[in-house]
Amino acid sequence: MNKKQIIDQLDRIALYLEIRGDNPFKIAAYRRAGQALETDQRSVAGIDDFSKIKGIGRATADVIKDLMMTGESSVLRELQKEIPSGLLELVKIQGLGGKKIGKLYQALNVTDLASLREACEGEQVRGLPGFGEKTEEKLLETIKKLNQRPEQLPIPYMLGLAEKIESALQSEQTIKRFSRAGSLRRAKESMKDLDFVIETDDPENTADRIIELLPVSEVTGRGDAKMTVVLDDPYHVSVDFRFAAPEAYVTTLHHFTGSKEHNILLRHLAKEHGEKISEYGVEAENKPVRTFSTEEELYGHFGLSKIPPEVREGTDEVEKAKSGLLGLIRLSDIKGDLHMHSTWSDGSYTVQEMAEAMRARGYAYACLTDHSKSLRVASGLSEERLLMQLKEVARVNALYEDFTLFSGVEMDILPDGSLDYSDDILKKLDFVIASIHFSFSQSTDQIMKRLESACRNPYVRLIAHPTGRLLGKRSGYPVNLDRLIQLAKETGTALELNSNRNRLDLSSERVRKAQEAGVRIAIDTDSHSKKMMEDMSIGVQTAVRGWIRAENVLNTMTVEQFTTFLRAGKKPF
DNA sequence: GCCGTTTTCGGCCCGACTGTTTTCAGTCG
Repeated sequence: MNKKQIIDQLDRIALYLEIRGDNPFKIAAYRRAGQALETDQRSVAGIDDFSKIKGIGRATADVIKDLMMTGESSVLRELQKEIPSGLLELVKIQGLGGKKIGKLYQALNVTDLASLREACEGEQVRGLPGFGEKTEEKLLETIKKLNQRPEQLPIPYMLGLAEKIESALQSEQTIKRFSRAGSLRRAKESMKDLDFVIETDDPENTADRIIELLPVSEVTGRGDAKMTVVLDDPYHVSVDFRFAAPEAYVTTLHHFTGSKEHNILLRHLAKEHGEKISEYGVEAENKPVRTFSTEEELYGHFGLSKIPPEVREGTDEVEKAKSGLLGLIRLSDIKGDLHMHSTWSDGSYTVQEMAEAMRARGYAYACLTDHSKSLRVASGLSEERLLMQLKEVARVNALYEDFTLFSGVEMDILPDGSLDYSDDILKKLDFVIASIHFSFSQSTDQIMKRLESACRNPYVRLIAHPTGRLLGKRSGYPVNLDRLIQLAKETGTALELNSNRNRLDLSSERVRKAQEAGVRIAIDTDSHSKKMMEDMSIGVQTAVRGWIRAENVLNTMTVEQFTTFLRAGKKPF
């Protein structure tokens, strides 16, 4: 069994124990053991004594060993004998946890979704202690809605919704400031719902206004401090709004950003200081609550440098922040964008318009990289048109003293591994990107042959969107990532983190691997319009999630450094 | 079940909200 499977089984054990009504701390111990395993960077095969990991003791170490060796565990087997496995899926239902599921099983012999539905329809549930008529109705409704929407929605979809919500919140007078929180602020690839923290003196009124401003189909929760609504959209997305008084804004934002596991790490740390941390501030016995005006201050209070939201996953970020997190990339480190298209191929704006928009963003340089001839659907450039475009790039470049437009191309790697232009053409360009746009269904061997041929070409400086995935739509072509990273390092070819919200390719996990191997990264937007340039921020956020340092990113170079880098030609990193 | 620079026993992260209750358990994040 691999690590992920083992962690899943530990969670299963915890859930069984919860349904059985076991000691909550024992249940938490199994979950913690799973988290400890996840945090450990090693693969399970590389760990010889699991009980040496903090959070894993003798008992859970034995379970892990059994699972790893035999794929089974006596603990799990015993629980399975006792408790029907169909009960496990019931936790997906909002409002049902282990204890209530246990009651339903014991009192009504509910064993799965179907029998729960029957019990609700037969009005048997309402008679149970702790349950009532309303609960029964809600359960039935939720069961019917189940499977109508995926559990997790991809970030491109949720970003779009968030932007609409933000423009509504911006117009609202009673809101002083607000921020994304939760998974979106941490830039997770997919998420269950959206979270916002709002500063207001008048939560009651603000909540009313939000309901008016947004297409709300249902208010599913409302109190003094928070409100949960379901949006009238195809996936019935749920949005949490948390209201904060001015002084508690930062601690509330921190709390609501999570992750839950990160918050637990911080509470432990506070406890070590003899303090208590919550969304309202930091508190010591007999002392007034301490609040903060920035997250830097909040982390500083515990002797940590600010931990960016993107890495607050409850792994080892607090340990790392004790010695500082210097060098993690920030949006302001980006000096240029190396991947964009114009009307010469499938872009929406002229070369000059794109250059001006890049310059207006404060970049020192950008690189024009239209498509190559084989990509007919995108009006790829013939050799003649590519050479003509060089003149246009020179003309536009001459317009600015404080901005450089480099010439380039996004060249297709053809199915047989050959490249779309000859070296004679490529050597006339400043920056050559290679990428795969068709024949995705080839075998890994064939795909890798294509990528290898591109890496080994002396003019190809970057592999764009290395896996070809589209979030929530397609998984891309079959890449052997370890091999690609090795090739990139060997040949001095950079790998892209394509910032387009639909791609985010490489992913944070993969880009992290590339950095660890010593491969250079470029964070590009692949813009086909001015609007798309804004996705640089989500690209950088993804990089932060992958712990990428600015020094390893090509487009953090100054224009002088980048020019020198280009002139020096390819050499191994 | 796990853990210990006071501890091998007795703790274990914090608060909002809901629906059930007459003061709180369960769930959620």
